[in-house]
Amino acid sequence: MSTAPPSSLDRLLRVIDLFTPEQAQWTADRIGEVMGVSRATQYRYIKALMNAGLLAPAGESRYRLGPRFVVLDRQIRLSDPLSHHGPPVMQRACAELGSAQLLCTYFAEEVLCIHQERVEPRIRSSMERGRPFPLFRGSPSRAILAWLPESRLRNLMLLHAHEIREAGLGDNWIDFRQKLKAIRSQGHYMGLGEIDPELMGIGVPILRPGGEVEGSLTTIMPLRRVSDAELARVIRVTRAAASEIAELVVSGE
Amino acid sequence: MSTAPPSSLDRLLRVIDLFTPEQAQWTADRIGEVMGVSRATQYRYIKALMNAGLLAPAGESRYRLGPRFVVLDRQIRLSDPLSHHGPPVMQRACAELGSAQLLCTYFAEEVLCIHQERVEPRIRSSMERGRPFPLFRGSPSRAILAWLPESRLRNLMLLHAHEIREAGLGDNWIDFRQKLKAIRSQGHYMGLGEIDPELMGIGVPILRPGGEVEGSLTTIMPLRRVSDAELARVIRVTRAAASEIAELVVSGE
DNA sequence: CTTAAGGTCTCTTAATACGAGATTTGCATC
DNA sequence: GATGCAAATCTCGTATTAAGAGACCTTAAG
Repeated sequence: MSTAPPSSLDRLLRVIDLFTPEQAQWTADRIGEVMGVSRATQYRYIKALMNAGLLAPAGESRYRLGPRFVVLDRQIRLSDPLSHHGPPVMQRACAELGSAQLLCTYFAEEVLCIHQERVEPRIRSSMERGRPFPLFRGSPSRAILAWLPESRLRNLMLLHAHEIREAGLGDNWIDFRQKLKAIRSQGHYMGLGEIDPELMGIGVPILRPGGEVEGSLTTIMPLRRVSDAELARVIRVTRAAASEIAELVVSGE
Repeated sequence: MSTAPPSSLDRLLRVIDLFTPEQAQWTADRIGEVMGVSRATQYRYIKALMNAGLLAPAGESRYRLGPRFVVLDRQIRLSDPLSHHGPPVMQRACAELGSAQLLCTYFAEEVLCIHQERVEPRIRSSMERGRPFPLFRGSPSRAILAWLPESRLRNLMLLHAHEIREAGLGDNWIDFRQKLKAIRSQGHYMGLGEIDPELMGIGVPILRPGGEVEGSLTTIMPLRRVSDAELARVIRVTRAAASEIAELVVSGE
């Protein structure tokens, strides 16, 4: 199975990849250099991306990501059922629990935070909307993983055996499946310090009537001893919120 | 001056335009149909955009905007100096004034809301980050417009004479320039119900040392009679916040 | 005026994006 | 497990066009 050479379309879009938090601005020449295209082409790409609003001039003949990303993130916020129905429910749940919550989705092989409610200063800006999570670590991800259909899981095992192993989710397919099944029969996943060493999370899936995972809802608390009764309460409230969100999503279709 | 025909790069990126709040999901065939390309090509485009994370499957063989927009909006939030330094300053200013504020930029011929502080339920979700504003209406826009360099303004007059007229900003270049000059010498712009009929806004520019506009900061209040003293206070605090943001932005470079 | 750098344009050619249609994949249903 | 269906991918020849080379504007600085 040989990989096809990147087309001009792919190359164009790969320009976007250059823009990272560490390197948020690029000159035209650097773009052309790194992409390995001629001056004429580098400007063709830049112009096309600017027309689409994906790139914007940043002064001093530099370029940065364009306003379209900001606008379309809002559009997604408005039209995506989860982003739309989640926050109000989470707001109530967080008020009841006195803690923070994360709403996440599984989106093209990665788990993404969609909304964070009740920002404590400590957590703020680390787990905001738009932050990607490792697929195999942390309550938000595992609460999704464990409910994915078998076919998807098999693919993941084939492609990411190493990461699955590193994350302690099993050395082989049987093992992996078994571990996820255990989570599934619990109905939730509790992770201790998996992402932030000072935090713990209780994640539950958001399920459609057919059993399909839409995403996960995770309650986050400072890592400490928690009484069984308190834990049970957190789980109960989180589950209730998740199924309320699921209902809203389904009924709003 | 004839316009060049759209290249395949342009066509590819124009697929993104199809996705609007009203029509947030598209089937592959509809995309091909509307774009006027063959089945093979429609899937080529879709695949390229999915690889880049700009499109994602939405179930039932439909597609929607991809996670990349969410991720990159966050990246912009983290790396754009205004988005980064604005919020903390605004938080303090809003606490002092007991009202809401908007932070906006001028970005490729449009004014965009970058951050909203102190969400009152009434305002919420109407003026969030990512919402574009009309260029010639409303305090946020005018507080930017009035400080743009003459060359830019002349271009705007040439391209948007009609909208400028409709917005009451003058029938001709002399008039337009004069009106903006009046705003500029005030140092702020007060708009009454220009965007939302129940709200008023006091907008001030965020200026770099050289006098270049970075954006605007607008304090928003319910539309009502306001005493001169109170108004003066709002203007003072808003201005102070704007120049504090400007300083932070400049010093952080 | 000259120089330099950012950005655009022209032209030719080699590369490749395109369409038509066959083929495979995924997923229900029997 | 076989069957049927639609979604998605692949194959291939050709016409289109994207790419490169280098000239040419444009703006700002010396």
